Amino acid sequence: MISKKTKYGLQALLLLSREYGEGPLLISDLAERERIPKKFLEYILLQLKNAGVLQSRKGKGGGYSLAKPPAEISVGRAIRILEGPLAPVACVSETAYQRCTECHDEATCGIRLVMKDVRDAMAEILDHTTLQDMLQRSEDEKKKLHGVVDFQI
Amino acid sequence: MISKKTKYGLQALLLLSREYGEGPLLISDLAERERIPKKFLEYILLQLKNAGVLQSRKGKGGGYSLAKPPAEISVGRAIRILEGPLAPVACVSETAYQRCTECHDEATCGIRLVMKDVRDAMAEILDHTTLQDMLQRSEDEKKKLHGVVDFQI
DNA sequence: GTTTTTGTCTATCGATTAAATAGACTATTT
DNA sequence: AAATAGTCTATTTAATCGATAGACAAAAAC
Repeated sequence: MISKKTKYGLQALLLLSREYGEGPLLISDLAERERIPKKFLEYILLQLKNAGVLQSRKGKGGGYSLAKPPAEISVGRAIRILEGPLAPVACVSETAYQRCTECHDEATCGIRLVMKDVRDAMAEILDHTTLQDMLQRSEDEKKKLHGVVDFQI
Repeated sequence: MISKKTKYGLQALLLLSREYGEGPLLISDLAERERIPKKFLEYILLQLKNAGVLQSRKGKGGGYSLAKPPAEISVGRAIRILEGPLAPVACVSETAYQRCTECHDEATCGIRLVMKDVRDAMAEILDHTTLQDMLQRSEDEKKKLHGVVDFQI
């Protein structure tokens, strides 16, 4: 289960993607529109900025915006920043590997071999899905669900 | 990341699978062989028993054993008992669904659509991998790594 | 039928993390 | 200078994780 922090972060990124190119958004606007505690969101956006995913400007007309187009930011990237490694166990993480202290022989540990498959399956999806893809899927679903309307005269 | 509890539980299940059919194992033996704090392991095994995965006998000659053959217990089952739902967000869980309180429209939420794919990919692996499979993969890997030895005269 | 063995149950503890909040500070614009 | 808006540090509260203690219950052995 991902934390609220990560979920809030993804919600904010999605909104910033939707309005990409239309100038920065205020933290307070983002907080209100996504119903996220403002102070908590500040802290989340700051992390994303320090990781290079967002950029900010102070003063009037300031706020946050994506540092790169939505098609160039993967969901996996955002999750790793906010939540940590994707891997279910540290000994199969590509980005935060740590030797296993519990098992007898890491190379032949059955748990590790299965968890490696799980990690790879997750990474395959999350590293190849961008913010734009996620937005697109949402739009496609909206069309599909309310599609009937489009065919009415 | 899975908790130590889940990892300990899987280690214990793997050992019980390896010795399936040879009578029950003592908690204290399991704890010592897998280097797990005994009291913590008691609590883990009890949960697995209450969920029907393990069976136990008290008194001399007692201990824990699998309630079913290792080929009939999936890794996903064990993880759900010890760790909770596989799904990254509750609104895509098959076994512990909860309506999303944060997003505006669950049906078209982009985060949810992507996380559903992740959940399905994880479940595909974990629900189709049994304790026996996990054991087998470990054995195969041992043979592969130390295989050279087998070909020596 | 008492003793020994071994699992069961309840409670608790300390440490860490999650979620949220407060307030002073700094940069930018007007 | 004043207003705006992000930045940084600290703190709080509650929940969860990992682990431990001890009384209790059932089964077997003597």
